[in-house]
Amino acid sequence: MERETDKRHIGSLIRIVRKAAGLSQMGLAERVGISYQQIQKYEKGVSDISVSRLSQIAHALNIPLSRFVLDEERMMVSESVSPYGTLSDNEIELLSLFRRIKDKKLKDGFLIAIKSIAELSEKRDKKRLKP
Amino acid sequence: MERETDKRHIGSLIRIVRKAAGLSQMGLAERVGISYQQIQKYEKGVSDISVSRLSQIAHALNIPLSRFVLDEERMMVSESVSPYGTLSDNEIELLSLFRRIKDKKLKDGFLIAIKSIAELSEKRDKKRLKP
DNA sequence: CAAATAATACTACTTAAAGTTGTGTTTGTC
DNA sequence: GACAAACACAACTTTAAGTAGTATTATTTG
Repeated sequence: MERETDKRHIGSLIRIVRKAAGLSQMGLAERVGISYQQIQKYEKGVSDISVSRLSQIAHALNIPLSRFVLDEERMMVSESVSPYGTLSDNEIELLSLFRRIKDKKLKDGFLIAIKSIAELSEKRDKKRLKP
Repeated sequence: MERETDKRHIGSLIRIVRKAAGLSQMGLAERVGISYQQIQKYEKGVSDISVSRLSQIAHALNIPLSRFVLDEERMMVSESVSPYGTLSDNEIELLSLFRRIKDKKLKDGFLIAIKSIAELSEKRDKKRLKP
């Protein structure tokens, strides 16, 4: 049974969540209180992660510790439990960029803008279908 | 915040489950492949436990790894399990709008746009801090 | 109920790996 | 093309995981 918990999987999870939070390795490292090189080792799967450390990381990323473990356990089995399903690279980037904007008004304005664009592009798609 | 994941809690949990399984420290140690003194340290909360080790122990005790962690953070039900943290209303809307755009080029262009905006707004935030 | 033995506890030591520091590479901005 | 930020990789240092050895506390059982 080669199975056992794979550190590389947890590592890549850390990376994804970190990026989604719009944080650099250094940013996360600061919050946790260790060197960013160590974060790197976690993400690459070089270093083993202790539960307490993982807890600190989860804390710094504002997610429950169980997310790492649960995801680890089901490993591909029941995919996408959330209403949003799995996020693509595009969407992850979108989200992380959106989160970097601190100004509330700017955020709202942005939503209005994308709404218009979405509607417009939909209208165009329809036209193309039946001329 | 003195909180963080307490190793002593996980430790006592290990002990409870072990006893429930009718195993001695030595018995468990054998299954895991380490000395029983080390199991002792885990149970007493002396040593930190790595995620992979905890996974091995859970395996040896025939219980899911999540049992330790979930009990640890016993709180709200783990709703919305995606590796991206909890999404706010704003972000959900953003995502659903983004997904309505089918044109690949339009999507990419949009990302570029929001990137500029994010960077710009960050720069502005910095200026405001130290004029 | 003492002697044998299993099970757990505590201490001191060794060693593996967590964690750091330093430097190189890539990427993006002015 | 200079500059800075974010990341990658190596070599070195230090912490604590893991071991071994001994003492103490339950359980048997003859």
